[in-house]
Order: sequence, then structure tokens, then C-alpha cells
Amino acid sequence: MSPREEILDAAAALFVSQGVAGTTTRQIADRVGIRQASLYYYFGGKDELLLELLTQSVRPSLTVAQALQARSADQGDPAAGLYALAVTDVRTLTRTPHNIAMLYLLPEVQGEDYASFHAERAELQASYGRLGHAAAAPPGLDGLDPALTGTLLMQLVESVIHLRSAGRSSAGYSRDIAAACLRLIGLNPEQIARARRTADQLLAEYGA
Amino acid sequence: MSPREEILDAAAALFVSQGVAGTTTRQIADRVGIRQASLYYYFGGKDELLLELLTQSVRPSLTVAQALQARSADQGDPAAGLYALAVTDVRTLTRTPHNIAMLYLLPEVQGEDYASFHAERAELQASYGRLGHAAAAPPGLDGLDPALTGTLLMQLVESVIHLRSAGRSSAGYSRDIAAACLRLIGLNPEQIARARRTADQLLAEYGA
DNA sequence: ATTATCTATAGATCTATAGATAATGC
DNA sequence: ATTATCTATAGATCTATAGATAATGC
Repeated sequence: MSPREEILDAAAALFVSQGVAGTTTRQIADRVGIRQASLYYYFGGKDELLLELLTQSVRPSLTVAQALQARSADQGDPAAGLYALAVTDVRTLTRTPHNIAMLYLLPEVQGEDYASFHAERAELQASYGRLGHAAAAPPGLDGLDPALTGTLLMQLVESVIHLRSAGRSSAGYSRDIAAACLRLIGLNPEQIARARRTADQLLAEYGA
Repeated sequence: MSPREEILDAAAALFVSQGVAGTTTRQIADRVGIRQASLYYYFGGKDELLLELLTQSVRPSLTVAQALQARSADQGDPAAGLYALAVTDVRTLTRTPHNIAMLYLLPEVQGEDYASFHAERAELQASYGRLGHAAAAPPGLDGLDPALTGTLLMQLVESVIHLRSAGRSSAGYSRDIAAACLRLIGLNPEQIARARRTADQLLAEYGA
């Protein structure tokens, strides 16, 4: 691991457990085994570290979302796409180092300094919303705000962030949560079972 | 408003926008219009303020949950109970001053200092879980961990925390979110419509 | 007497820069 | 020369206590 990566890793662990304002540059440096001042050779300060970590936390999910959205549009099976997205997203969130996905919950992140992160997150949410509406059993979500659908679906997937920080395994929940997403948009057990089978094939292609 | 309440209100606004570690006792005092040292006449420090605010944020929902759970057990209509709980909870979260419901997301709150808050929150989650399983369309949630059900339902309701901090109205979403809760546990549109009608009567009794 | 404030401050940090030193690569 | 570190520190806070003062209630 490069010094830069070591610093990011240490910052991640501390930010997640103490928040950004609650973490000092000295604590980060101590954890890495360097002097406090040496941090500034690699990063301009805590804000720069945080932005980097936020981007790391959303980028992989967004990439998967865009691939799956294109793919499932081709095949005309948005329910399978949504199921597959939820499954991989839950797995990603479960495995990400130090549960960094929770960093977006910190109050600091509301600021405009993190606009690029917010933009990527908004895109991911829009993907969830589009897939959700495309897959919904008519007339399931007719009156529902598409933005709300995206919010609710992502929220469901991101339950694993809380499960994980509460110390619960959460690894085995990916299918349960994906199924809950499909129920949320009004699909019945039969439709869900079908979507799951198709999604499993999709996922197998990507080697997940 | 008593001085104590004024301090709590100022702390709430600052904690929500800057976090606890990011807020100084001086900022709180300035907002109230007193000297920094005078805070300590009312509170032992930031931790004490935070615990008080956390309790304020969960207590009302828990009270409603317990009342509705008893009531809907009598009447044998847990779906209506869940719908009513979700609706009132969303409304409570929407109206609570300074969106204090988001405070539980702060990393500081993980510590054991806040055990009493965690206990109340766990009870609320258990209520959601019990209502959800009791109301589920068989064999909807057979294999599902009851604790997971509670987590997912609460997570859905608490979406309004994020909607609100993103500046979206969120007031009108209470019925949409309550309906989403019922879909999540596998109810069909007809069952949901019936639960909503019963819940509306329940809610009218409490004058909501 | 008690309650509610204030002034003053000790003691402990915390961030970020300046400038020195060592190691590496040309 | 460049890269990677270190030591030292200025300047700015921040928390929480000590002790003074004013206002209130008996």
C-alpha cells in the first residue's frame, strides 16, 4: 500500500468512528506511523481526504448501476436489472473497507465543497428511480414521484450501512433486501422469483 | 422558552448542521445570547445536550408505536396499525424542530454513553418488526429475519430525514411512504387500500 | 440564601507553515 | 535536483473551572 493509500485507510477508519471534526490530523498520522506534518505532503487537509473517500464510496456502485441499466434496457427486463443492482450494491457496501459508505451521513458533507460527490450520488439515485418505475407492476407506482422511488430504494439498500455499523453480519442479506426492493415497487412473489432467476444469470456473467 | 430550552434549541440547530464535534460551546452560547461559561450552569457539556436531544427525537414515536400496537392487536388489524404508525412517524419527523431525528446518525452516538437512547430506539424498531410480520401477507415474509424487517421498515420511514435535509418538502409523502411500507411486506393494492381506510379512522380518533 | 449570570483564565490542543535533513534518481 | 520525511512552532482555539457580581425570594 502506498503512503497515500495508507493515509486514506487510516482516515477512513477514524472518520467512520469519530466523524471528521472529531478526528485530528495527529490521530491519522499516528495510525499510519508518520508525523502529523507529513500528512500535508500528500493531502491539503481533512476535507481533501474526505472528498477522496466519498468518491471511492459511490463510484463502484454508480459504475455497476450504469452497466446494468444499459443491459436491462436492452433485454427489456428492468426488474431483473433492479434486483441485480441491489444485490451487487449490498455486497459492495458490505465489503467496502471501514464501512466508508456511511461517510455521506456526516453533517460536513452537506457543504458545496462536495458537489462532485453529490452529483454522482444523485445519478445513482436516478438510476434506482428509473429502474424502479420501469419495473413496477402497473398501475403500481402511477402517482409516485420518481425521485421518491429512487430515494426509497436506495434507502432500503443502504440499510446495510446501519446493520454493519451495529455489528450485524449483513453479508447474507443481499437477496432479502433485493427482494424487498421489488416488493416495494409492487411486484408479486412470482414476478420476483422470475426476476431473481434472470438477475442471477446477469450477475454470473460479471462473475459476482 | 426557558433558558434550558433555548440552549437545547440552539444546540440542536448547530449539531444538525455541523455535528457535535464540529460545534463549540461558544457557538451554542452565542446563538442563545449568553456567555460560553454560562452553559455549564445548565448542562455538563455537549454530551449531555446530545443525549437530551436524542431522547426528544425518539420518545414521541415510541409512545405512538406502543399505543398503536396495543390498539391494533385488540382489533386484529396489524396492517392498519403499521400504516398509521408510519404516517404519524413521518409527520413527526417532518415537523420536529431542526430535523433532530438525524442526530442518531452522528458517529459520536455509537458510544455506550447513549445506551438509554439506543434502548428506546431498539424498542421502536421491534414494534415495526412485530407489526410488519403480523401484517404480512402469508407466506410473504416466512424466511425473513424479524429484526431485518424492523430495520427495513424504519429505514423507509426515516427517508424523510434525508428528504428534509436535502430541502425537499416531504410533508406530503406520509401516505406514499406508509403505502410503500405495506408493499414492502407483500400486501397487494386492495389490502393496502383497506388498511388505509381503517388507519384513517384510527388516526382521526387521536386527532391527527 | 439561592439562583443566574458574568469575567478571567489555566491547560490542553489543533492546524498548517517554515525550514532542515536525509534519501533517491539522474 | 527531486522526493519524502522530520523538528519546531506561531497563532488560534476550546473546554471547564474559579471566583465575582447582581438579582430574586424568603
